[in-house]
Amino acid sequence: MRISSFNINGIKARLPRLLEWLEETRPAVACLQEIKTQDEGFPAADFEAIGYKAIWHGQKGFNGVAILADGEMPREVRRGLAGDSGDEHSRYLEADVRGVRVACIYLPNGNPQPGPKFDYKLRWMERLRARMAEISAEEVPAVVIGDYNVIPEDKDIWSPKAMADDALMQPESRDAFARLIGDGWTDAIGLLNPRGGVWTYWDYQAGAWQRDHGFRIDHALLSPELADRLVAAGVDKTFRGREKASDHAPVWIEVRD
DNA sequence: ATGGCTTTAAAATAAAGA
Repeated sequence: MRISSFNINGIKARLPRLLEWLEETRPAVACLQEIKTQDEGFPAADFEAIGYKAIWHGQKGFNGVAILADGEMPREVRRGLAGDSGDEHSRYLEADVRGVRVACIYLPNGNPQPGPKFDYKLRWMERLRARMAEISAEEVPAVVIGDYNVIPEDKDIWSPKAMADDALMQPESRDAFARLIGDGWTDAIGLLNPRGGVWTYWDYQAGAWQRDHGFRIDHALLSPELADRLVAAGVDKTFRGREKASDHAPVWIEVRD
């Protein structure tokens, strides 16, 4: 059973790329981030036409997440994180599919730092940690997958110096990510690539893709119950090189049924 | 170099991303 995640950077601009990725890799579950559309603009019929049913949480202009499942409707468990009633951003959607709890996240970028956006990122990470602790307590097979906007270690970026002042690799961001691992969650792609050098994002600017100037910010964190079933994990890197590509590549895990 | 792209929203620029 393959569970994938793709920050698509605009579902309207990316729909042909997205449909061909689904048909070529055929994940059982596909989590999307940055759909950048209001709920009314979500192209559910296009996914239905190739056999996927979906739930989504949109927003005008930016953010927005969705969960697609092959041949069945994801059973929604949560939308949004508790802990901040004033938070209007669409960044969290959680559902059950085929006996697996799947949480699709688009963690705040946090730039510029320091500042209110960075404060929001760190608060959001604490709210996420609280929800993940609740899921842990349920002792179910679970994956929290998506765009974490955190570069976990220096080996996860082509040049630590180039992004030294960026919110994605500040000690506070890294510590918050490390706390999730400390709570018992397994970074599947990191675990299977211990030497690093694996990227999931390449900037549109300055020829970053052509120079392979990337970093790893899309992650899949597995509960112990699902980590026991992990077979493989990786990045669909070639999709970053296609015409009209997102700046992220899709990531995936393969788990035993 | 607070940017060298790209998307969305909306009518020319502005916000946001990472």
